[in-house]
Amino acid sequence: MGRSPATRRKRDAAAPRERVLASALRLFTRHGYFNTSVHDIARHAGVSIGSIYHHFQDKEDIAHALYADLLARMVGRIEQIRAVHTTARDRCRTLMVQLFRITEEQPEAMEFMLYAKHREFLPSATPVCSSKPFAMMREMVREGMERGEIRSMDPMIASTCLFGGAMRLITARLDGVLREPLPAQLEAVWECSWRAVAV
Amino acid sequence: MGRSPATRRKRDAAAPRERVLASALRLFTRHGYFNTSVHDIARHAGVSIGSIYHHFQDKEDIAHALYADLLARMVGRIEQIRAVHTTARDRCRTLMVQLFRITEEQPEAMEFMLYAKHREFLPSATPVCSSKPFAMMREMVREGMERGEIRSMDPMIASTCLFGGAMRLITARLDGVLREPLPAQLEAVWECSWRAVAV
DNA sequence: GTCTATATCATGATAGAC
DNA sequence: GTCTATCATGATATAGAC
Repeated sequence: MGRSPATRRKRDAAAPRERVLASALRLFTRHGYFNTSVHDIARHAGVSIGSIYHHFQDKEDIAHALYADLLARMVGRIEQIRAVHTTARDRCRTLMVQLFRITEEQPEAMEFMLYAKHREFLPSATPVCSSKPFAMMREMVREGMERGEIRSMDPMIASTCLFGGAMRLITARLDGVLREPLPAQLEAVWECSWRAVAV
Repeated sequence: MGRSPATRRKRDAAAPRERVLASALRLFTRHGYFNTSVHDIARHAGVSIGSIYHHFQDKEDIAHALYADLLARMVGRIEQIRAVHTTARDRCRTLMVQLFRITEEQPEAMEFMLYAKHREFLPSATPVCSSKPFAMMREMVREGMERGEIRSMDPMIASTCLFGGAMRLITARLDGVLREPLPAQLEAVWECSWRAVAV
């Protein structure tokens, strides 16, 4: 019986595809997409150029797969939050908590999702702001208006104002401008954010 | 008597240096820094490669000069606002008005200043968030706290929350996600933003 | 499926005439 | 100061053995 992917993963730490994506995430965020060559990725991942081009169509395809993976994981998290919490306040606050935590624990993932100029190297990609996670955030806010928790206004404006402060703080943290970890700032930020849109 | 720069500017529309910077701004924001070659800039500006390398040290130097010019112009605007208005509320509101207007009238300038990943091609550049304009915004907010207009908290948090919504909306507009011009949204955004931090 | 070796091409930057 | 012509480098992507 041949080695299944699962068996292989146990032996070699990870399948080539995953190793490549992990290396790409690190190198793209550290040095930028255009400052990272496919050779760099191959070396860092410990695989050959040939293997990379067997698993991926081209360099752009690596970035695309990475982006899709990260967004899908984010969508899963938001669905989870929707399932557990019922009020818009609880949902949005929990999301902010998680965004802050992810920024601390997986800054590279956050940076690539949020802060990369995808249009420069992913012509096909939708801008982040109109991606699914952001659409789900807007939907949460819209429901909050129907429930009477949030003032009535354009949901786009409301969700931007509700999460804008947190988002800018996340980019500041990723830029190294903020020294303290984000979770320590949560109460202050949430207080401001909720005041902005609450009835 | 030889042609002075001023005379020349009148004849040829603009000096080579300015033509290059204008072309670079357009091409960098349209296609990205790394998707724009020096040849592209030369062609677009109607000057030769040799001329570009006479006026600028290298490609990075073009981006650097552009960035410095735009930031300096922005600093001038903020100083002007500080001179004309006295309360934090008036100052911040006027700044938001201007940010929205600049986004509509000079979207490329706004995009390059705010939304470009400068660290990818300007290793020496400070992150935008810690650049002078942002520092001046924080200072405005801090003074607002002393005057009792703004709740007492970390000025970094306050200014991020106050301008975060507007900033995110600007990036959404630059991404083409927002169809309506920003000034039409001003009242709604300002209402949210000021509530976030006001006493 | 993985590897090495290589083809092809575009780019940043320079040389040197005018 | 401006130009044309050219160099040198390093990138993406492919070919083909194993």
